[in-house]
Amino acid sequence: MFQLSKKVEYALIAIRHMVSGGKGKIYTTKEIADRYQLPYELLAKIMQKLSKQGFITSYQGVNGGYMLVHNPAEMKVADIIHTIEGKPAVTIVQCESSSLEECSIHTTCTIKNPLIKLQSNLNKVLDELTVMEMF
Amino acid sequence: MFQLSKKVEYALIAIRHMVSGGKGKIYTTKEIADRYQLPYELLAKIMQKLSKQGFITSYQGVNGGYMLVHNPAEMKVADIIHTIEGKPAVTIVQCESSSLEECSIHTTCTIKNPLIKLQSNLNKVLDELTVMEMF
DNA sequence: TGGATATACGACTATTCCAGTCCTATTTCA
DNA sequence: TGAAATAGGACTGGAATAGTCGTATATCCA
Repeated sequence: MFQLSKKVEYALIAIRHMVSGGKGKIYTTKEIADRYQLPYELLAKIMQKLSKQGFITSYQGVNGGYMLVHNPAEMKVADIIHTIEGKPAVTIVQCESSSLEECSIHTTCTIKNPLIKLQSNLNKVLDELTVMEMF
Repeated sequence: MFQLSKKVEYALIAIRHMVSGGKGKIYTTKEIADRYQLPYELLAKIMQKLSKQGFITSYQGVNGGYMLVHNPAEMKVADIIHTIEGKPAVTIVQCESSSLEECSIHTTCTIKNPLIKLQSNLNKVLDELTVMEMF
């Protein structure tokens, strides 16, 4: 139920790798995929997303790769999840996401409002965890 | 990523319904399914699981149904999830579950240990939430 | 005692999501 | 100009989820 997807795992592994190697260094996707035996194409897409979102900067062409932008303490795991998954890390109730109309049982659903508190509690835990803590 | 399954949603709706109606009353699956427009057969299986686990007691035959056993404050949402899903609510890292051998990248995986703490934090949040809080 | 109503439960189907792959384009350097 | 890198869309296979179907069993009561 509450489990990280492979994509997020790979993203965390990659970022952690880049952090541990120093901030000014450029890393290629291939290098990281080889090092941790991750599927190259999948990792490539993950790196693209991280880059688009500004966690890392990309350099194309020969000798290109990715470079870390932020300090570990500035990268929240919640934001990384959001970036990779394309939606907030925690959306506890399925009908929560959007307008009430989209939930077929919204008129009779009794659990939505009470669970909002759970959602915010989970969010708090994820917001407090930065890449810094992963060492 | 962190979202309740339909089954768990239905379980919570059903339990909340039974709580709000009083403890000594018997409710049928059909009654609850109709009230909240939930698929009957699916809800039936959920009720069976809740019954097997002792959250509710079942009465077969005519005039049968289910009756609440515990007080709202005694029912942890985490336990309900575990019952319905058949596994702990939080298993944050996929390779975490069992012996290290089963994780293909365990020798190089750098994120597992740091995330154990996240797991316990999430567990704490879920353990503190009882059905009582859902009102 | 038989029919109606309820739970019990296994098997099956459909759909959605996830992980991974494939292919092509673009950028950059030497 | 060719090699090495990112960029990104399209596709596939498999697993998990949601939902359905069929049958057995228990119980009540007319």
